[in-house]
Amino acid sequence: MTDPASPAASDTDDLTDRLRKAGFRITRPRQIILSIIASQAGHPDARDIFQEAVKQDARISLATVYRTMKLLEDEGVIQRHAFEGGPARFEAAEGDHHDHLIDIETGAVVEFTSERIEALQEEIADRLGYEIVHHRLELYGRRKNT
Amino acid sequence: MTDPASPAASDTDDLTDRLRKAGFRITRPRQIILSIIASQAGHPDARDIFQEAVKQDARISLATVYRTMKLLEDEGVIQRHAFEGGPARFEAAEGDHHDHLIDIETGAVVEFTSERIEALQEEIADRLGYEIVHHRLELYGRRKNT
DNA sequence: ATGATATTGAGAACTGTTTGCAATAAGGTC
DNA sequence: GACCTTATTGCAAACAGTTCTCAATATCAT
Repeated sequence: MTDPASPAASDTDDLTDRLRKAGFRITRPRQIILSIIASQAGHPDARDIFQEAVKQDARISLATVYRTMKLLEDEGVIQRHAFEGGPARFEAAEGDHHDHLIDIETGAVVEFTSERIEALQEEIADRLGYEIVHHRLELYGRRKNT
Repeated sequence: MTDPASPAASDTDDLTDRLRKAGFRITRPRQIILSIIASQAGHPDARDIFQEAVKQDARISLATVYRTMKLLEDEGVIQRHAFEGGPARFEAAEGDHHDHLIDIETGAVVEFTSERIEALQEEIADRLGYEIVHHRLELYGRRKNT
């Protein structure tokens, strides 16, 4: 079973293996949803994913999308973001942590990282007697007319 | 009108004047809600405020609480926070900006400020070609057993 | 006191999400 | 491949938080 030398057919195949090993059944809805979040670049919400999924199998339900997102979140496959005034949006968890800048005009999301901010957060929490479990840094702004 | 020397009778009275001058009617529900957010220390949600209000006037409705919170937010009297997985929570806007650390066990909110983080945020947004309209920094953590 | 109209209360409507349940279908076993 | 156990699905109803509709009421200028 453990065959690290074999070239991964695709990320999606890796994922299905991982999920199967975790005891989950790889159902048709799940395959479809996995392929969607693998291809989809941005930060789609449940409805976006549902609409894509329906194209591939008309009988998939929104409830299944939500259930699958929950499962994938628990498994660390995706991350859920609750930006202001809107539905939760999802993003493939590709290792690296990052924060978000949301364009308040278009809803577009720009990702960024800052070691220094991270460090300062730790410092602050520490000073207050807390250890950070997770955090959320969102900048809401509009594009400058340069 | 501008009379900075006169001792303010109370914050609430100042506020009602301000709102009246802005063209709003100072109704009983509004008076009650104002007094609640003036006294209430923490970060109550709409239901908390509603429950307090009902004690003073049993016929106040939750809808009115929501409407009033919206009004007060628009007027800059309060700030609305949407912490993870829960209803919006409100806080009197007392000038100074601050961020929040939320105790994931108790829901308690600790406020903090960091000039340095603020500065870094500006720097990042600037580099990305954006100007920050507002932002949100929330640390979710648990108390350290010192 | 009176009138114009902003505001209210009550409940329906709405959005986003979760859940109960019977029907379906994975995937291990023979 | 057929069979069986049980995880998973689809559907609809339930749910939480919030907003809206609309007739009734109350505020404030006159």
